[in-house]
Amino acid sequence: MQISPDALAQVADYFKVLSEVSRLQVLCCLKSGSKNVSDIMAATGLGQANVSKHLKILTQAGILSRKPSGVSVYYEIADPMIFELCELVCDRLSISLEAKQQLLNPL
Amino acid sequence: MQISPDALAQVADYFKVLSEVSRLQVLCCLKSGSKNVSDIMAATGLGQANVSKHLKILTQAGILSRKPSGVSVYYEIADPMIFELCELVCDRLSISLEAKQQLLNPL
DNA sequence: TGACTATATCACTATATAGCTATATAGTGA
DNA sequence: TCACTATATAGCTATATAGTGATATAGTCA
Repeated sequence: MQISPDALAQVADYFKVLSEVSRLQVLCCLKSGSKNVSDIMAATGLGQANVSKHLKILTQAGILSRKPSGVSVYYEIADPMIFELCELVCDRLSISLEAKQQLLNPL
Repeated sequence: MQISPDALAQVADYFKVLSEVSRLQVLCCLKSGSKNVSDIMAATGLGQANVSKHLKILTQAGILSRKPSGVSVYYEIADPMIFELCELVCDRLSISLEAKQQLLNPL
């Protein structure tokens, strides 16, 4: 093993942050720009406590930044690299989907 | 929401496959080439049943390919794109680590 | 065929966490 | 100060899954 399990654990933790639908929903709705918690709740349909928890996780991972403004708190994408990650995965998923369709076509 | 939760679920599932240290260990030890299950067990230190389960998950995700050969089964990376993903994450992690060190330095 | 080895699967336990409700905290205006 | 709203946190339940030991399956050679 050339790479230590500790280093891999950090990578795994990062992927884990991105492995929940609710958090991807939050990221998608922030792609167009900064929003406060209420906006995010409305856009995603998630409960308030739940959104707050996910925002904390995303912020601690360095993916979002947190900007209190008066009584509300605005969140925005701090690391647009995540969209590169998502696009790579999306491309791969659509390619494998096409391959499956190719297999089904002759039937 | 422009992107359906179903589509996001597929992306989330893909990231989930990559969010476990044991599976990343398997991928790392296959980076240098095809190996059978026993080799992978030896390289990672994981138990046989556990390795087998992880190999199944990685194969079903389209990340590994499975090639039986006699009494043993060889697995290899089917989708090198995953290493691009890992490198993007690693770069980001090392950047944020440097930032933390910058904060600690003055103290 | 039977003995042996390699891999896969089953059944189980322990752990992690998403989502919920209730509560706490913080900012704003009367 | 108090009342009100926005956000965060605590405590809980239900679910998912990593890891393990036992067992099943499959290939090989005597």
